[in-house]
Amino acid sequence: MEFKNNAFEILEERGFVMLTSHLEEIKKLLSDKPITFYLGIDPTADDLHIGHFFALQMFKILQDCGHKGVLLLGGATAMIGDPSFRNDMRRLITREEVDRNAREISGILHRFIDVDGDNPAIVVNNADWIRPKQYVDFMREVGVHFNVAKMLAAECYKNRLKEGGLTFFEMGYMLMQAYDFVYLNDKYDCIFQIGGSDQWGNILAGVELSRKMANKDGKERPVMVGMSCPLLTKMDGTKMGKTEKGVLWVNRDKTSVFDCFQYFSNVFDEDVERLLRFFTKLPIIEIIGLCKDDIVKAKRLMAFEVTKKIHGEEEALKAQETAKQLFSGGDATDAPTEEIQIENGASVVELLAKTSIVKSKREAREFIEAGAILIDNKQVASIDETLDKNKTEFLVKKGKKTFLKVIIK
RNA sequence: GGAAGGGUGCCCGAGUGGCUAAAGGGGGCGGGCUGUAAACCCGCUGGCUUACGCCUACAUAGGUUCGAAACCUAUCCCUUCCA
Repeated sequence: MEFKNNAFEILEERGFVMLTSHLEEIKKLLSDKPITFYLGIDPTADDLHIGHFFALQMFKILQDCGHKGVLLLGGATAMIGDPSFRNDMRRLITREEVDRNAREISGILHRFIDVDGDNPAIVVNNADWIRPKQYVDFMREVGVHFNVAKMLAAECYKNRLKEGGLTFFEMGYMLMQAYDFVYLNDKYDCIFQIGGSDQWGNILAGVELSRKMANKDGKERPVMVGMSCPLLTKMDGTKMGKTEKGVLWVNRDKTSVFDCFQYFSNVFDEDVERLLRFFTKLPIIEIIGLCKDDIVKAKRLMAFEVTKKIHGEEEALKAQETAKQLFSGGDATDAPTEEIQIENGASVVELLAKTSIVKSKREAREFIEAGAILIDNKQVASIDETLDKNKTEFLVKKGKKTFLKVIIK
């Protein structure tokens, strides 16, 4: 792969650079020659959410410039759970769960970063080197370099300290992540760590640890550096990626392509420009122009491009077409569909209750009374209304944005 | 280890024997206006039920009482002060 020396400029103009441990050093390292960098993801779930996807963009940009990427799955760290910026302790997950999650995640990584080809990412799991570590050895080697007073002063633990304290167990998290960086340096000559801004404390801990721990041959370590990207937030400051159904996942069986497309079609106007910067390769000037000229069009383009990046072009096109048809009052072959069994000529309430868009008959009535239910584009006027006996397929609309094609078996 | 205060619904927070499925706010959902956006206005917001109603819920477990989120006892957790 051809080396490109402008990785830092790209990251900067696309808005990925938030904090750096050594700004000048990083610029120099990234423009001199290919280096090895790493990004860590804790397998706390069997899927990636949009925040991971965002961090992986950064990974891909570096990779495309010819730098060598190490993707670390935190099979050890996930067993503790990062306490950074949390109010409470994370629910503990079992070793089996963590291992299964790690397998699932490594199976979908290829959609976002290169894992084959001429500059493939190295996928590693810190369970391999941290789980076998002996406690006393670890404390002597790594723990000795950590100052508790300094750790407690860190912004990322403030919530925990305010809300009732931090367990010793969780404080071990930072030691482990810091050690990962040093370990990856010994093994792969990794000298650059990237991550979300919530990871900044842990990234810095690794940078500092690298200065304190001699390398495996007793030689001095090269300068190791870190950088964080902003968190993917909306203009009101809240995190992006929460949908009506829960977290916005990247896997289509957890969050459908249509829902993904819809999510991005409905973001605030103010967020469109940033999202275009993050997730497309369009020149910045063009992006700014687009948003200024026609924000609605820019938003549509962005929703399509992001969906394409997550699910591929074919699926994104389908979702786009489906949305277009549904919102213009038509039917759509690819609309979200559910098959149910119901008596001929049953009431609308019964039909709704059998689908996933309402939870119970009571709720179905509530929606009908609020005028929120349309069947085949006709508003359901009363809770006593029954279905057309001659049809086996209905297009149900709940509210302005929820569509469901119901087929009666 | 001691003392005082506290734990209420998704979140914040009022409530100190019946009028409490629990004020008020936030969030969420639905309606109107728009552009499938925001802002704004209106409605809904523990679950099930056509309905009468039933079930579950004010940290946990017991108790007092016709009746408890509220009173008592024990347990757990948190906050502040002292050690």
